[in-house]
Amino acid sequence: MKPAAIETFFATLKAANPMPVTELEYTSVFELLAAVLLSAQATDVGVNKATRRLFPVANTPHKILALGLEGLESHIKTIGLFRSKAKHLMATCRILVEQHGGRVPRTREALEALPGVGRKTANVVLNVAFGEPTMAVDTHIFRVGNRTGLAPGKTPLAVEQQLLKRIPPAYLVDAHHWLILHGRYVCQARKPLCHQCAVAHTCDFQPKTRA
DNA sequence: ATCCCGAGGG
DNA sequence: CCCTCTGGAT
Repeated sequence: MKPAAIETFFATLKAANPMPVTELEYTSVFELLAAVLLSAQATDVGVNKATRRLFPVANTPHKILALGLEGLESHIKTIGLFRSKAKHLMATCRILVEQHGGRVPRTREALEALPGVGRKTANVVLNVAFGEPTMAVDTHIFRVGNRTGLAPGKTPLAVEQQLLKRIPPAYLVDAHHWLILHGRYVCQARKPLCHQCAVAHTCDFQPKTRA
């Protein structure tokens, strides 16, 4: 996709306004970090269901440490990969308390040093909470970037770098939001709804079922 | 490359 | 039954 098409691409996505908007629910930077950590290979709806149980009981590192591992697991059992996520979140809380004064660190290095926090999770926290110009490439954005030709790349990092090159820094949060929604509701992994896609005319992808 | 691992949709 | 979901650690 040519640079000139980028603005048209996002303007068109915005105007199309796809479907019910569900997002991760949080009321603090720590809740954001915890929710994103839990969201690996899980739906936003599923994560919210768990955090609605967990956060009223424990929404700080100290409170989660006080729950104990089994207590934490009991609150998030409905999410896939819950055992490893509970273990990681618990270990992360311990580090936040012992090394960061109970607060979420602001640097990529410190964030990625937390158990269960990789590049994607760090990018979300850096951008959404701290306003840094990062682009978190999740499964949706990786797929949409490659299918459309907006940001082709063999790895999430390559797609991330393409997007950072093409999207103005101030627009990154917005662009991330719209790429996610587009991937979730229109450019679906399994069965993309190309016939009702607002940006089909600027897309490289040709569905097998097309006429 | 493989494992983790529940819920929801097809 | 199958696949996918805002990945990360080993």
